[in-house]
Amino acid sequence: MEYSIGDFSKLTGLGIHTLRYYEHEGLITPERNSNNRRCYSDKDLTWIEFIKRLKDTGMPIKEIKHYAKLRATGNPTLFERMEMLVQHRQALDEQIARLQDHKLKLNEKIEFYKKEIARVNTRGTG
Amino acid sequence: MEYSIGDFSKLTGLGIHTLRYYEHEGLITPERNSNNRRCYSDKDLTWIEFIKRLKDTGMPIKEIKHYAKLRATGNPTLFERMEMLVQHRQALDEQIARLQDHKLKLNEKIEFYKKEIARVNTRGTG
DNA sequence: ATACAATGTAGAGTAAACTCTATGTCAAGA
DNA sequence: TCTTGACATAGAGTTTACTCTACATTGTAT
Repeated sequence: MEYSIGDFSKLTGLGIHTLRYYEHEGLITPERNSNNRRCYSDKDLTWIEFIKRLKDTGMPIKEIKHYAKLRATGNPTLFERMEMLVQHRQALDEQIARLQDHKLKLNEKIEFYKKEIARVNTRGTG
Repeated sequence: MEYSIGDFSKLTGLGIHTLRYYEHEGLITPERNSNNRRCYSDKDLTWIEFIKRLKDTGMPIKEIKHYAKLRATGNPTLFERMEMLVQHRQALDEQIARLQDHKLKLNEKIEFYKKEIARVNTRGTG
């Protein structure tokens, strides 16, 4: 299937402006039809979904751009791309560990509030 | 203990400019000495460490500011503060779940690269 | 034929969270 | 006394990632 920028925007949940911005930044390079309109493919869809994951895991546009450039070069960059992803996985693991620690502390804090609220509600009322 | 802004900066890992910015935004309000210098306390330290957790879990400054305001009001806002944290815990749970899903996909991608690299290295060499 | 909606480009504007600069004060050491 | 270093304020500048505006072009329904 091929998609206009409007359709692709709905499909991906990214705004039309954002898609053009991503193209400007070299993250994605859709085909063009005879009228110079962008034609996004299913391959573009898979690719943009992956970009969304990278973004959501905290990879900055600059780095995604570098990855995209390697990707466009083809096979000779397979290893370097894998290395990037391995490094990113490491960062992701650390991020998850940090968040889980934050969650513990947040739970403690909430427990503290529960007790404190109970205490305050009791004091002076009995 | 009391700390100058310089010491507090080293203690927290936040830049001096950032500390002043946080104060300007109402996140923290250290005492002042006779010379108008900021005097951070251990309570400020505990508080800023919590702020750092909120930030690291994606809470925007605006929201932290709101929390700080409630905190400054004291007991009457205990419940509202707890509610905020409960909501934030929910968001955090979702964030962790998303990241874990991303991690799975990233692992698949890395596996794919491993195989692809092996394939490319084999082809034409034997 | 014409109006309208979607698309194109180029470039300006926005929001968040810092980060830095200019300028001034003040206590302490050489 | 002079200088140095840490601190003060006010406000400008930076970075990232969009998001929007202005204006031109084109395919389609009336």
